[in-house]
Amino acid sequence: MAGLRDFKQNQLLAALPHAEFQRWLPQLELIELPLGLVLYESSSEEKYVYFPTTAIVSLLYVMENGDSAEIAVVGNEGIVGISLFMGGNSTPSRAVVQSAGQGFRLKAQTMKDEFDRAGPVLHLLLRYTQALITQMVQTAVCNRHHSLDQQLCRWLLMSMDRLQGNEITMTQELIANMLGVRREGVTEGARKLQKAGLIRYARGRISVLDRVGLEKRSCECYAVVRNEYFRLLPREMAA
Amino acid sequence: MAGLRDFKQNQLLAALPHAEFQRWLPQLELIELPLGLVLYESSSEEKYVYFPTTAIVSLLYVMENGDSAEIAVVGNEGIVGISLFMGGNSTPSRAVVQSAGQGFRLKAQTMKDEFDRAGPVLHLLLRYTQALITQMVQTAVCNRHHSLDQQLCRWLLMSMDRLQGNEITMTQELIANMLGVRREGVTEGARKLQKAGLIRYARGRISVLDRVGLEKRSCECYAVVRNEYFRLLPREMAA
DNA sequence: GCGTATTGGTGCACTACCGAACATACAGGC
DNA sequence: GCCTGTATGTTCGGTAGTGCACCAATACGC
Repeated sequence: MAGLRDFKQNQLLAALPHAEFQRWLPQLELIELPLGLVLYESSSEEKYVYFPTTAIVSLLYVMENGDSAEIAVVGNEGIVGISLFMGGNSTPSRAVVQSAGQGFRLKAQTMKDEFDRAGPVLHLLLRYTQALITQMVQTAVCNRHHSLDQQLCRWLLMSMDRLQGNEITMTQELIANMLGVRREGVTEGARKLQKAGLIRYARGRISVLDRVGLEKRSCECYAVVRNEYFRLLPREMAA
Repeated sequence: MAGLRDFKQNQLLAALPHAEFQRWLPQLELIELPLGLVLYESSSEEKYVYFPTTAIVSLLYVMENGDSAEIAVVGNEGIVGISLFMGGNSTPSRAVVQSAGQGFRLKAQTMKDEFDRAGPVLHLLLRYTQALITQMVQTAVCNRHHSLDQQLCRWLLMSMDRLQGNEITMTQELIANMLGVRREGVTEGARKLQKAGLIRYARGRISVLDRVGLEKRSCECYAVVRNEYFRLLPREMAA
């Protein structure tokens, strides 16, 4: 059985007013989110919303030819499945667990009912959605203008923000899929970062040694997104 | 004085239930939207929301070094200023008139009050916002994976969907700014399209001769976005 | 402790796009 | 009809990233 501390690990759940939180509590199911689990598929109806606690979920668009691109990342600061309350019930993208962990889920209908009460929950969720939009926008900008090296730094930082500790379990191949680039490009970028003493990695395990150094090498996109999350959401992101 | 037909040119206004529409009517101001007018600036508070009728507005992100990238386009199918009801009151992007025309505006507070009634207007606006999100996501994907030529086709098609007639008044230089690429690249792409008989252009005036041909040369992004707008919004987009 | 699958490293030819410089051509004011 | 500014065309060297092929090193199952 999940304890109060577990729930509060997700910052949206933690920010719920007392009354709402009490009402949700019995409906929230703690679940395991193993690497690679697909929470929802492109254009198929979403049955649950998810509140990651220790897991990280990627929103990906998968093209007709199979190539993919990460659109945004959701960790313990957010919720997966905004289309349920936005009204579409689905999106043309896929949600995949990028870093294994846990989270809570809530039935779609329960979520909709809560949203339709039009209380503080509605405003909280919409402000989160605006932050998420900023992340998506910045992904677009970054894809247009910034180098693979810069994007790699941004990606590592965003993952770090959503994990405890300074270690990321992720192969270069998977990172390449997320960024929508060649694996060799990631290898090359990672090699440079290791040489510069910013990270250390081996066989799917990356340790960040110098966070500030990564921020310096990253493009402005990271900071822009981070600042918007701070501005729009009630608590700071776990850093 | 604006007549009923003018209001109904914007599809969100046209989709309002009778009661809402009557309430909004006296508050809606018809305004001219000349090319280049900045409706709101990055991170500054938005004072109005805008409902374009014949104008097209670009949402742009402008980088620290001055380079820019178009994030989305809003025409008579939509509304400019979603951050007002999403709760942030501003975004890190800029809204600029990309094609001159007219539109209506509504004071920020009026918009918020209407939204907070939590009636059908709220759901309409959120569904529109989800469609806009799809456009942003697809911009990110397109920036990552598709060629300049494909993006140019997509851009022309999206502009056409929001204009009456088959002529676009826009220099290659401006298109390049929107797409975040070099002017020469646009020249090259446009030359190919002209050679193929799909468009004709001269000094800031582009005529689309073969819409279907453009769709064939465009990437899947155009269709994905278009289908989502159809799915999520009450009326079809003016095509 | 051995073999096999996974992960990461490297080289190479190729392409799309960039940045800059410069050439042309048309439009509109006078 | 000339002049000037704006719009478009062309070239050239440079670079970042691709696709492919292959190798090297480590982890893990047996």
